[in-house]
Amino acid sequence: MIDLTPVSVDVLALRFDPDERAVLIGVAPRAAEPFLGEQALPGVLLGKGERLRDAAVRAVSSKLGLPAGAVTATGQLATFDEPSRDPRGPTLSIALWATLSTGGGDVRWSPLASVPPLAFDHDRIVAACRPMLADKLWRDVAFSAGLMGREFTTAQALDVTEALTGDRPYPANLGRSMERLPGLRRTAEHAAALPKGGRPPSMWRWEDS
Amino acid sequence: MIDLTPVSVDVLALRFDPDERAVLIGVAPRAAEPFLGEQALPGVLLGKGERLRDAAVRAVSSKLGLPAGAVTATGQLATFDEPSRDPRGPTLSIALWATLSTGGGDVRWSPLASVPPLAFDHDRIVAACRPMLADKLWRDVAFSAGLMGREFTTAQALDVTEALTGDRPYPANLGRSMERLPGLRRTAEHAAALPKGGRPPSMWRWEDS
DNA sequence: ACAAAAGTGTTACGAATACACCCATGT
DNA sequence: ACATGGGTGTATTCGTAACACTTTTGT
Repeated sequence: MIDLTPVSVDVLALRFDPDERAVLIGVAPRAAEPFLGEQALPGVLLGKGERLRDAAVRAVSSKLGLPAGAVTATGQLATFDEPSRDPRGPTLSIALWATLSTGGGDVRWSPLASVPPLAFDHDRIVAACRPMLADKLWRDVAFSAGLMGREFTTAQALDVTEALTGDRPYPANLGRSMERLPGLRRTAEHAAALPKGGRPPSMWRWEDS
Repeated sequence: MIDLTPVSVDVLALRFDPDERAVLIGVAPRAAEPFLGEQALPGVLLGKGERLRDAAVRAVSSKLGLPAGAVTATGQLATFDEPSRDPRGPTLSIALWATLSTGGGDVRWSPLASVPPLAFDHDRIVAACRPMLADKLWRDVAFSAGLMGREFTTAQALDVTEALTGDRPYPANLGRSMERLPGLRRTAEHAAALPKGGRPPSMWRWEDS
């Protein structure tokens, strides 16, 4: 019988903050050795028979202190298998994304653009997964809907796109991209204008289904 | 201490057969219960500290009877976590692709278009991974080079594309696509014409680097 | 000569991008 | 009125697909 490799599920827990106009990733200081006190992605050991999504939710609630219901969607990113990534011994890390609806919790919410140094190989994981996340926006419906919430404005969509891809599209072009997304509809109402004035952006809503 | 989930690495072992003009996937009958005697993807339990690539090579050599050197490249596809996928109990399956240079072995080489019924949820794994493989062709250099070999003809590239994507591109257009691939060069020589006659196709070679 | 199959050049189409201009709001 | 910023319409660009025509082989 071969010794089994422990599997940890490490979560890129993402949230869009409309006030800060930024996409934030949730990290928390480690409560145990190794790397005690250092910031890390929320992660748990995968239990026997546990689904990856359930483990991701468990990581978010136990490590970030958020209710399970705050997780709006999850999905796979990649698996990291460097044997030396954990000083306690070889551990597989399966990286998932999770989108969250609420802030708060015992969490440091860090803008994606400026993630602090993290424990283990989590810096490397974030760096490797960033382009995958940018690729999912406005392509993976579950990810986009989970991140934006049920209803949002064009202005917010612009902010999120800029946060994930690095540059800000023309509002007109982004609107046309979103119109091609299945399940997303431009509503009749308009949002209130931004503090600085300007034309109020139109609103978008995911069809309930 | 939580019970650990065993991790198996299941391999989509691919080979291009220029004579059959088909992309073949290697499957072998299971040597033990459960599903004794039924065809299955080559897979092994991941050892402690073992890299995914090494486990994939081990699966190919132990289950398909091919030398380790026959594996030209490997890569990740996706992870399957249904707890009931193995009747012995919950097991995680990480699916990898591997490209092979040689045939033979104790293997049933099955055309990708007509894979026989497989043990476990391997049918589902193959179905889910097929589009990912098609997507990698002429985009993922390691995959394309591993599958085609160091040197190949336009005619073979057409055959492989048809096998993976389902339709045959115009030779001219495929040539232009390949010219855009980094590391791939059209050589001066020409191959011998095909049995039925016709203009001999030009040859392509990956730059050694 | 004819058939078969690859290659060349060109055209057509569509998605993504860019931008000039219009509209709605706050100050 | 003016500044701010989203929306509309349109032009441009680029990658892909399509196809007529040419080239090179076998029979």
